[in-house]
Amino acid sequence: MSALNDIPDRQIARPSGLAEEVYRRLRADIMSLRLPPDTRVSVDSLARELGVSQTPIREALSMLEANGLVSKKHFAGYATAPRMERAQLDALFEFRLLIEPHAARKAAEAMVGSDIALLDSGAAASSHDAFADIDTDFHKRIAEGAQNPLIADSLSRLHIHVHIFRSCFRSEIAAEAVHEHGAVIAALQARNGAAAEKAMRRHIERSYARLRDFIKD
Amino acid sequence: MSALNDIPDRQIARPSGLAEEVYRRLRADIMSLRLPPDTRVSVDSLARELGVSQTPIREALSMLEANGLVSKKHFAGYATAPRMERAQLDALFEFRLLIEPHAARKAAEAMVGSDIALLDSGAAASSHDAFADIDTDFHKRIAEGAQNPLIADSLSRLHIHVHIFRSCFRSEIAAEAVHEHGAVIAALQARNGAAAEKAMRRHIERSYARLRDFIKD
DNA sequence: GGATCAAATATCCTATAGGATCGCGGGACG
DNA sequence: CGTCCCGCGATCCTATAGGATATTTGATCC
Repeated sequence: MSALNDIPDRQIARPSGLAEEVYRRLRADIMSLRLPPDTRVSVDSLARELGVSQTPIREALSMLEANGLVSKKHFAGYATAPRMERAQLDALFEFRLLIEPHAARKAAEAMVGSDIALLDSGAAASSHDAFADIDTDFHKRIAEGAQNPLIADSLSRLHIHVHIFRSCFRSEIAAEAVHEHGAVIAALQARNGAAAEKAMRRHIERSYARLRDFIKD
Repeated sequence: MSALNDIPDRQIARPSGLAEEVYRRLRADIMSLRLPPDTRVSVDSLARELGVSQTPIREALSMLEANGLVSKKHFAGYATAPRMERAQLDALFEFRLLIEPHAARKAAEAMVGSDIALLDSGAAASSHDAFADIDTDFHKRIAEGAQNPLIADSLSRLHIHVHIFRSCFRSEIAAEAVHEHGAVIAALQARNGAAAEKAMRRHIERSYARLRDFIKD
């Protein structure tokens, strides 16, 4: 563990700097489409709007850039990443299919019962937005349940793009997705790794097919 | 395609800003161990050393932080990430084994012959450092040959950690690794996806075993 | 020699300012 | 009417400065 990042149990957690708060704000705005895809992001406007200087804005945007959520062009400034097109959607789901079924298998073996109990299939979601947030949480928890930070991190990075893509289309809650989530949860509860992997693969494949329909080639 | 990032054939590429140049410098220093793992990185010292103001330093460090190469603690500043320990090495190779064999299979189907011809097994490397650079290039090219930017990007992110880890130990050139690279290349040349996947899996597993020996539990 | 404390120094973080660049609108010209 | 040019305002990018915080150093005491 790095000497800079240790927060053992009894130490007092440090407050965040402004840059980190700006990062969180912008990330949330991107996810919720308050900052839509392919939109100019002005450093000066943001500084005025958030009531801070340009410095933390630029730092936050630098981090968002490294995460692929915004892009930067020298002397022209920043813009949010555009909505995924077909090739990117294909690439993303290829990637998910490599990782998430494996993560579900690992989670079936490693997750503690209290964490499994926190999984929510989204059955009680009252709106598309609520379902999208539950879906994000569902996949995040299982990725974390795989006990591999790289898996959790890489899925987190890409899931935000799924979230944004889906939000652009304001689809109805996918009753199928709720059903598929349920199958994954049942396999996890049964500690059946093979079944969890299979259920997650099926869910990802079906999710891919549903999202693909939004893009007309 | 985002309006900000288009560089169609006849447009003039933009120069980089200072922040990007600082990012490249620091990244190279981290990779070469000129900036060792778990080392404080002072914004003011760097600004003096590189002859620029603090602003591009902070922006570059923000990007490096988002990439996991440095960490930041509020009011205490930045430090390079520590050398991987056993759990992180395990996580990293689990991840590689999910991705790289698949990438090799894809590359066997998709890579053009001229790119395959550029693959270098490292047989002619004259030193450990030269071999490490060739190894990085080898894996990078195959990941790119898989034609999925997410795969290429995620492997690029993690490979730098392998590179740093290996550099810490200054091991001899692994003649075995050269041989394994050769098997991967042969399968790619033969356009045999299954063989490429198998050869890459074998290489990653053996590489893992070799690196694991450096960490005494 | 080790522990403690206070002062000095270095560094972190952010705000502000200024020069460079870009984009837009209006006017001139053919 | 369409095109070109120029000026102006907005924005980008970086340097600088100053207050806040952390680290180091030196003195004192046991």
